[in-house]
Amino acid sequence: MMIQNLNKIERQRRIKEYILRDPFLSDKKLAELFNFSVQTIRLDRLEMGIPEMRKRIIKVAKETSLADQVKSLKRDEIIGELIDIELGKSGIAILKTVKSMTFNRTGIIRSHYIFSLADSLAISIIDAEVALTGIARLRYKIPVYTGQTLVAKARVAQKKGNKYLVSVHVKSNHEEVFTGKLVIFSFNDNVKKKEV
Amino acid sequence: MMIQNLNKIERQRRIKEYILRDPFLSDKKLAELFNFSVQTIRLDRLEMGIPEMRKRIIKVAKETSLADQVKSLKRDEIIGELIDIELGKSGIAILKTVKSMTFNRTGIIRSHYIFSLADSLAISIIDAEVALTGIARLRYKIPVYTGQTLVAKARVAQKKGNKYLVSVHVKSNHEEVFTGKLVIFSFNDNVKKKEV
DNA sequence: CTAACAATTAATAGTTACTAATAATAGGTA
DNA sequence: TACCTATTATTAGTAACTATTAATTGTTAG
Repeated sequence: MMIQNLNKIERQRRIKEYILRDPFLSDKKLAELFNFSVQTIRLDRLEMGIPEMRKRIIKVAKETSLADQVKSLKRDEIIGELIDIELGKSGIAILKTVKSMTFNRTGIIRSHYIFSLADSLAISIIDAEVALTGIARLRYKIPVYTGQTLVAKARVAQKKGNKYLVSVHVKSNHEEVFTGKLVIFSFNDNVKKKEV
Repeated sequence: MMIQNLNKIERQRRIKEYILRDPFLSDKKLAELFNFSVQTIRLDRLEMGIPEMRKRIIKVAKETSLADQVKSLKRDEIIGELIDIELGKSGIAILKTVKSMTFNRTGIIRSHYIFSLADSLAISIIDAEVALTGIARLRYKIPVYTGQTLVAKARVAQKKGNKYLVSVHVKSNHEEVFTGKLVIFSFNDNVKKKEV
């Protein structure tokens, strides 16, 4: 009896694991997998309080419908869209701001989204395998609200060896909302060798 | 017959719409909604090649299981996890870096993720309704690679009226990878009145 | 006017994946 | 031996279907 009990507990633990990994498993399939009768599987599910397959699927489906809205932006949506670029010289990128970029109540776009736009653009225009931001000076001039479209212009102001000074200006409706000066270092595929 | 045909086409169009908006609608519920028999709804579905409710739910569930992996980070993952905070004074946040935060080949974390961590933390510790970053000076000291866990510490270094100077230090394995000085302005719910 | 046709509804049998309840069986234990 | 646990089987009932055949209603063309 002790031995059987152990087997039972172990089986239930594994059933739970299996279902967690694949909620689409029916009792029949589980019964085949574990070589026990469907009834035993059902009893196990009941004892563990695991709902039937159809309800599990519905749960997954509903979660993801919701998650879709909550979950945040794709990379492109964070860093904006490159619309013009002259490697080593200048570039322009656009970012349409959306609600999920804001502070909850105010509707003001969080500063790091604007930085992401500026920084990504600055790095994009560097003509090298790898470009890393070293130093940055940022100035947020006026708040940006949801729905506003941001236009970022970046220009290489100076270059000394592998050190670039890039200035970025972000405007919304021809009004400057942000400026930044970034020092960016370029490398040609040697940095990545560093230990992880 | 022409009139019925129109009705039929129109009904099918609407059924399609309803199902698209809510894949959890059974034939029975649709029948009640449209005041037609279940059989009619079934015929409509067949003619339009729309699968039964259970299969639609499975499809949604599977899509989302996949999307879960592909779709990018939750907001929390971008800004890290707040683990300690003393309002108006200091705070600590942690960010586990993952592959999707890197430049494709190098495995180096993109700078704006580190800024996001620092900036969000700095704003979090300001004791006010609304806090906006005004000026920032950032220094990226050594590259961060996927998998490294970042610990950010922020401290209010100075306060003059609604103007805060916050310094943030980000470390990985006790090694400083980033420092930043942020000037943040606090407001008490008057900024949000600005026109959108 | 009626046969034909479309649209709709009804009826029937079968499927999957269950719930819920009861009963039967095997094996160990006190 | 009587009891208990674990397992399996059986039966009745459910939701949400598929697939098929048949009946009903209304219109319309010849």
